[in-house]
Amino acid sequence: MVARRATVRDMRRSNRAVLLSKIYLDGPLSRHELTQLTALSPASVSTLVAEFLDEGIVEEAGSVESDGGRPRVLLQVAPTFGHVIGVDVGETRVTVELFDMSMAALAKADYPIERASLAPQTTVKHILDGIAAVSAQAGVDPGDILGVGVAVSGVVDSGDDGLVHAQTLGWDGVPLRSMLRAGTDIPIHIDNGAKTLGQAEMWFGAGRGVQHAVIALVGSGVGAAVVAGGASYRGSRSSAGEWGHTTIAYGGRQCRCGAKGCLEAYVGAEGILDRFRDANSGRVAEGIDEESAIGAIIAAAESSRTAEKVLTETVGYLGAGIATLVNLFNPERIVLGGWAGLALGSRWLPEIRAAAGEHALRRPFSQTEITLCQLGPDAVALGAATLPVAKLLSDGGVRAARGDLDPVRGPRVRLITA
Amino acid sequence: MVARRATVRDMRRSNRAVLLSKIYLDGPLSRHELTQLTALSPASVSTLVAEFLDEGIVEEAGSVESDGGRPRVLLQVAPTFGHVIGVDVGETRVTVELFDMSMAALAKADYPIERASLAPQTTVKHILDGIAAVSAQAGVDPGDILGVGVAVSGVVDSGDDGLVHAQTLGWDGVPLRSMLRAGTDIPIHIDNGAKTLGQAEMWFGAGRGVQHAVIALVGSGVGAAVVAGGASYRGSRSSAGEWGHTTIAYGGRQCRCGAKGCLEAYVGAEGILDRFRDANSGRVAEGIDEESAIGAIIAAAESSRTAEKVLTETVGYLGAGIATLVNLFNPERIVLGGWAGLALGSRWLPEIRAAAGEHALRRPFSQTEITLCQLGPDAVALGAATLPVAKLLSDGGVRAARGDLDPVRGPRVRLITA
DNA sequence: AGACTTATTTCATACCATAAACTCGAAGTG
DNA sequence: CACTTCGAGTTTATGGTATGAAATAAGTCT
Repeated sequence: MVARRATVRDMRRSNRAVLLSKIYLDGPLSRHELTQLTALSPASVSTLVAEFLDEGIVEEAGSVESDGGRPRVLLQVAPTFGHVIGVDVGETRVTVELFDMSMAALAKADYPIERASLAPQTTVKHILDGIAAVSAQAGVDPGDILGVGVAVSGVVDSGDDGLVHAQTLGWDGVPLRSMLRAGTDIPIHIDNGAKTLGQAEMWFGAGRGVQHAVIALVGSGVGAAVVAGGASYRGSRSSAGEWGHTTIAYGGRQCRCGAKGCLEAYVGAEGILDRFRDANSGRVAEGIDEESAIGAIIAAAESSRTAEKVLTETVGYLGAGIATLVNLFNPERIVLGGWAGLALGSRWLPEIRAAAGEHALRRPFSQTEITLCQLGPDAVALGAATLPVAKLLSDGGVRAARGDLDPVRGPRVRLITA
Repeated sequence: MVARRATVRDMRRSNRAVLLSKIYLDGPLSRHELTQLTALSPASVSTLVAEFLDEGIVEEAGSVESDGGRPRVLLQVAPTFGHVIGVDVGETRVTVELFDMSMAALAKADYPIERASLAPQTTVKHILDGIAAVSAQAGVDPGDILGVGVAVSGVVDSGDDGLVHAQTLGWDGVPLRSMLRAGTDIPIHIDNGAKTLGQAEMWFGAGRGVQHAVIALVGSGVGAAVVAGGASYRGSRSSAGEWGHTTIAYGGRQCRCGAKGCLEAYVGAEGILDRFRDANSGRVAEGIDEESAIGAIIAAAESSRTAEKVLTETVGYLGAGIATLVNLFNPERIVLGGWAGLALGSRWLPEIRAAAGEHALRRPFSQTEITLCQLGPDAVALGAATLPVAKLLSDGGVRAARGDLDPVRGPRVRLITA
């Protein structure tokens, strides 16, 4: 319904993209298997693979013995075809990490940040320094870097400036992409941290093999990455999936967003601590960070009735929140993550499932698995690094142009040589 | 990422679909305008339009005077190219309606139904009788009917049998499509009634011109039709958009679905009446249907503090429910409908907007319009009738084969003649 | 009547996926 | 060891496709 017009070149790019994605995500595969998986003819697979080999993006990876026929030659995306960088702009640090095409981490740089001094300029400097540092550290020519993916904890407009709106950082409309472009000509991709983590789980973690999933993240904040039909669901302005501020208890606890009764006010770390404080006559472990405090409450669940009660309630609220996702998005799988989500989930997953089942409609609930994230919170940078890879795959393996803005629209200018 | 392989024929079909959809949805348009709107070259537009004219699916519709050049010839989809039938299987009646391609209603048949006797067989008989009746009534050759769209109030599996699961009808896995196919060879399309109503609003009502929208329906039940990127969002098993049973008040009122605190238990017609009963010491108008009862409460809002209080609360809950849609789906527009939704909305839309604003995140809320449905509840059959039209458009104007199952997969068999 | 303007069509061209025929590399077979 | 069989991959001829450039159509304006 929204399909764009297609030219004969689009067809080529599209088929290259299909083929390359299969090789990357499900490889190593033989040409023969590829014909079956992509529905392309053997002739086309042969031609396209020959192009890929020629360009160096795909390489042979051994072969499979046959029982009486020519052996199959396996193909994979060449890990050394290029490198990508993933950046995680967190609230306490900027992490920059360099990967090869197989997403093996080759170098890492960390820039701790003074709370409340996360000026955009400082962040940009850290990112640019980090790019230089990890490139040097791994001995990679910057010209060999396909792209940089940046994950921020806020909403990222899809426009050209890469406008970032991040309440927790105090950013409102920071043109992060433009700012970075002034310091490097490597293509920049920016996205929300929850979405990049979701992307990482989809490719390499608990989301593998599924087309519709919601990665539900519970930490200090509460958010979700929605994947529909294999692609990130962004809504009209890329802010879809703001799960934490759905109303779960009308007229209930005050949330930091200003509203009352948000899910985050109940199952976010602060919400849990607040409720524990309320239930425990104001007494709560002081002087330690949120993560340790939550850990302490969880540890106390065996012995303390108060802790147990608060966490049981938390499980209930979380289940109801998950039920909302099930009812509205009808995913095949819900992947629970975030540090608090994992802490709760690794101990009470069956109870969370049961609570979700009580609040969700039977049919969609029975069609939804609920599992835990597999990659841990460091995967934000990994997920960010998948952004340039995803771009490369969807472009059919054609490197993005350097320095420039997005590719020229309209007819391509043809150079006339002699 | 999920793109299928493409052949040159796919390209043709895709471009035909793009062009035909534009002509249908935004026509009449000239060839020249079409080249700009579709990004196709003038040459291609010319060729494809010539094909359409030849096939009779598109016709000329006058021309536009020029100020000094050749006048543009306007094109539109020929209203008489074919006919479509829309069926609304409601809880009290089966409505069958016949339209031409311009969605002008040409004939209608109604089959009232005894409550609680909605056996699938009876329904099928009503539908088949209705098809015959409206065809005869309008003097349309059944062979000239492109397809029948059927709207049911339940979940419809996307599989080949058209399995319908409708709790309110007591249907669990009724193979409606297979059953209908035994009685007619006209292609059958089945979908959920909320989704067909949403489709009607998107094409002809309050959803025009928007790519991301949620049509929020409040009646006896509460549901939503989600449109993302111009297409219906279905989730993995077509049950996405079950808005009515999202938890809005944890631990709150008992809902007929079995859970507690569902939105439907507060803003659904029954929920409103129950809450009014509770607030009014058990007194409520008896012996009249739900719709009149709600109307009576709304009428009493001016004079009765109880009615006013209940409805103000309703507006609050509804706003919170809408906020959940805004936060999770980030649509451009929310269209409020359903008989109760319209009754509330036509009187308290500003208050509903305000309540939604209190519960939604500022940014996505500011990017979302909230409006009312324009078509009324009869549009369910109209929306159902758009299903075969949508199929025709996405196939680029190639009629679906009669009688058979879905088109053969794999290589087409070629007949060898002489 | 001629100049000009804008819409549409025609035609030569480049590009594409594909079927069918063919080659390649191994295991079996007498 | 020749020869067959089998399955994987490649080459080639072909028909289908959109497109740019040039031509044509159909008006207005002076």
